[in-house]
Amino acid sequence: MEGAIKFGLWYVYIRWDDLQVVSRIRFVKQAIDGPVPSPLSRFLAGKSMDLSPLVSVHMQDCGVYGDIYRQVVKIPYGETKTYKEIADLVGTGARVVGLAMKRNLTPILVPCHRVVAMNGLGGYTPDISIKQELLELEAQVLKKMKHANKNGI
DNA sequence: CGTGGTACGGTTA
DNA sequence: TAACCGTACCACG
Repeated sequence: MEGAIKFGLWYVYIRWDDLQVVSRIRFVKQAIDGPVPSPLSRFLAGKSMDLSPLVSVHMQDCGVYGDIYRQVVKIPYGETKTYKEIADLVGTGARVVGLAMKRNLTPILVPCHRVVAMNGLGGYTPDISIKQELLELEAQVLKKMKHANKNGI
C-alpha cells in the first residue's frame, strides 16, 4: 500500500505492506493519492510520539548499516545524538554514520533527523529545513506535554 | 579492478 | 585556519 500526507511545504510519501513493514518513506513536492498509516499521520500532526506498529525494512539489515539504524531508532523522541556518538556505539567512524543516514530509505521511522553534527545540524536530504521542522515539532509536543503534567493531567 | 566522493570528526602544522 | 586521514559503501570507468 502507498500514499502521501502533507507536511509543511512537502508531502511525505510512504509505502508499506500488510505486516506493517515500511519499505520506503520519501519527501516529495507533489501530492500522491492513497492511504497513510494512522500512526504516521498522528505523528506528523504532533498527536503521537510513537510510530508503532510500523517497522522499517532497515531493522533486518546486516552489517554496519543495520547496527547504525538500530541505534538511531533508540534515540528518544525530542532528543538528539551526534554522528560521533552513534559511531562510537557501533564501533565505526562518524562519516560512515552520515552516509548511512543519507542512504536511509525510511526517514522519520528511522529518525535520522535526531542525528546532528557536533558543530551544527549536519545534513538532510532533500532539504535541511525538514530536519528543523521535525525537531521543532518534537520540541513543541514535549513542551505541551510538560505543561499538561504541571496542571495535573 | 581502482578511484573518488560522501548528511563527520580528530590530528597535525 | 587548512590540509589530511580513517571508515563503509557505491557509482563510474
